[in-house]
Amino acid sequence: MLLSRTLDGIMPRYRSLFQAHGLTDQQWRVLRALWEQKHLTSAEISQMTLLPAPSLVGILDRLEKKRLIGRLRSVKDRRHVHIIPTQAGRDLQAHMLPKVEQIHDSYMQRITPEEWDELNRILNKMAEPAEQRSFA
Amino acid sequence: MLLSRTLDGIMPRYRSLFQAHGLTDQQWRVLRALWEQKHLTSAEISQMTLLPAPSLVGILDRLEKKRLIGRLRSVKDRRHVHIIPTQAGRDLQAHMLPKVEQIHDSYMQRITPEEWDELNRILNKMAEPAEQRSFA
DNA sequence: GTAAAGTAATTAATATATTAATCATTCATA
DNA sequence: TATGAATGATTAATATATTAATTACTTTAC
Repeated sequence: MLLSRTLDGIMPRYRSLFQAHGLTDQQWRVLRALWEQKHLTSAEISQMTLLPAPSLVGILDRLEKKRLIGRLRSVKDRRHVHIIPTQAGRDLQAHMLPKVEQIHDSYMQRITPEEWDELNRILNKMAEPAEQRSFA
Repeated sequence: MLLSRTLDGIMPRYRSLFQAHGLTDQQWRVLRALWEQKHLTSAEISQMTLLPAPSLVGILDRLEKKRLIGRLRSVKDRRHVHIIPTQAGRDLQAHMLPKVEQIHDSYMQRITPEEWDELNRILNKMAEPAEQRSFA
């Protein structure tokens, strides 16, 4: 509940930026993942963005329809599909990235670096898979 | 991302319990909200559970179809709909609540009470609405 | 008392999440 | 090398989220 509430508090600011550019959160995450890489497979994007593969299909469909990415089936292994940003996609990335980071920074300024580390530590502690304990 | 990953790490254990009883996360949250109260309106449930009102309609539909809750339109103000757990709903609540709390406790044991307070403090600090700062 | 403004629940349209199943392709191995 | 196991992407079915619009009903202001 606490985590959901925090996300609900944080996301709207990002979302309004994304919407201003006709994107959803998830669509941006995909585009963002392609920032550093020239191309990625669906599975790689899924891992990087935490978006489930079946959801990704539709997300990529819509990005493709907006001419922001292209799909290219690999020749070496025809099961793979490479996702490649179009020029328009790259332009949008370049335009949005600083604004997204600006929002990110404004949130990071609310807490100290020590608090950030502490936050990471505690949350990882909670989420890490349960060790095989003796009573299990 | 950090928050999402934590949620992804934590939710599965709850979810498998809910699924074992034929419920979704959200459906349980509604049922859980009705634990302390005999009846609530849709709006009240929405506030307590953080479920958006339009989503709630379908969630309540499905809970009603499973005969776990009933809808009762208020006589005093016929815009309100009171949600009331059925006997089967109460039984399910009573059956599941201890199990849910058991999972909750197992997560709370991973961190100290101090860490929990710290977590609350930091997350609230991040999520709290931006104060009107001078440069705004 | 009536029209206008407000409120609670709902519907509609679109985008995702979740789980299981499918389809095509590749790999491993007898 | 044919065949069954594994893999990557996709489809299918159901449940939610999000935003805007609608409906029914109340309250307010005149």
